[in-house]
Amino acid sequence: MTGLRADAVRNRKRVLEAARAAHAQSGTALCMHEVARRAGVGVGTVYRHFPSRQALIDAIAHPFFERGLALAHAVAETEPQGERFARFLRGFAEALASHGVPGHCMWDAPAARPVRTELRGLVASFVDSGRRSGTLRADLTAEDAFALLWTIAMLIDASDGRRPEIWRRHVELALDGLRVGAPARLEAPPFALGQWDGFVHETAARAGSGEADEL
Amino acid sequence: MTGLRADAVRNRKRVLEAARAAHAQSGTALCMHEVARRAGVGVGTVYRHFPSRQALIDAIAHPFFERGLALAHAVAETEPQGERFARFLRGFAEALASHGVPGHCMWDAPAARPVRTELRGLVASFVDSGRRSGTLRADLTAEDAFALLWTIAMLIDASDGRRPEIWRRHVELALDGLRVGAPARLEAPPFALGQWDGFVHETAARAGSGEADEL
DNA sequence: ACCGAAACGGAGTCCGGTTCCGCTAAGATG
DNA sequence: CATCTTAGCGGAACCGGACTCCGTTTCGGT
Repeated sequence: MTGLRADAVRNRKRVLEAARAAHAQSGTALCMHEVARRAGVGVGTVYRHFPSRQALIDAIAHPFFERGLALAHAVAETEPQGERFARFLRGFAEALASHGVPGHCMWDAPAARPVRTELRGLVASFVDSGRRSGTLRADLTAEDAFALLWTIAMLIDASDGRRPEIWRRHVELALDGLRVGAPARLEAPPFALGQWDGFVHETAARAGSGEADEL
Repeated sequence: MTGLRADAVRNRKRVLEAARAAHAQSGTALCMHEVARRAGVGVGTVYRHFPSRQALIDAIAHPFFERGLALAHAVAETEPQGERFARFLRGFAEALASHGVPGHCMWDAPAARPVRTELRGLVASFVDSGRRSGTLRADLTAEDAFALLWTIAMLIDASDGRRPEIWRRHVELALDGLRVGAPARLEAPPFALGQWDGFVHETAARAGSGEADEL
């Protein structure tokens, strides 16, 4: 008894499916009319189920939130205390990269707030475990860890599938830096300087003539 | 001899001024009609001087790029080899935070490419100096450093003026982690857990923010 | 079969970026 | 100063996309 009529349920599913497809193509720039067309419904229907574009995107991102939480719980239950934060961070990064959800949804969306809250609690516990077991530096806070999580999500977003070495190295470097004692040596980087351009995608936006005026 | 007519010069300045004001209020969401109105000119005039919204934003951000470069050069000339990267990173972060430019302009804008290139060269030299003088870990690459610069810019953007402690700690933590040997102890954090929500601003309901990320 | 309510669809509104083109006036020339 | 050329101006118009409104359709209970 969802209270929804049969056709409503069907349409909702179709819309979500269409939205996922559109999202795969255009990312968060997906167009509502386009989604409606793909789903074979009117725009009005799309809006009845998802009151705004953002809500629709949130809905698409939702499975990823679930996955993140599941990961955190798994880590909390099975990983050794000292390694929890590291394992979680790596797993989260990989999940984010493979799921293709814009990580910023996770932080932007009001809808994701409960998830964030729960996640924060878990991350805090990881940090705590790590500190207590002496693997993480004693002055690390849950807030610091969360900020790191955020920046890494952004970096992965921006990389958009290209050159995962960059964010993987970033993750390892960061984890290493939070560890107590001498850092492990990372293997030699498999790329040379000068490849940054094009990593973070330019907004294209043609034009950009080298305007050079001041004040 | 700019080749520009006197009124054109005047209008260009007015537009830029209006754009700065608008930007201060609405950030990169500034509206072209609004800018034109404030400047007391027609939209057409705005577009003659800045062929697109992005170009206008680039123009606003330009002084910041200059500032970043100037900082980098100053650091390169006056700071001790081992401290260059750290000093630059801190200075850059503070400049970004105080200037109010969305840091992502720096990476998005095609117009900023020359700046990025030069900056990358300088950062590479800082990393190099640091490694050679034994303060930075030997396996750190310029690419890593640039990625860090990027993530910190994003973090500062997202903070939008609130709670600078968060990104300041992040900077110190990161720098500490890149250093050779045991990390220094950071002073106790001046805030408690649970303050993350609201730090990264939620995109709220608002609508077509038209972000540029994808899948 | 009938009816009320839930859903639907899509034309219409609003908004904001960008374009187009007829008009204005800067400034060069005589 | 009068005249002409044309850079530069203004803003109506266009366009695409989010979101709304409301008359119509369909579900599902009786």
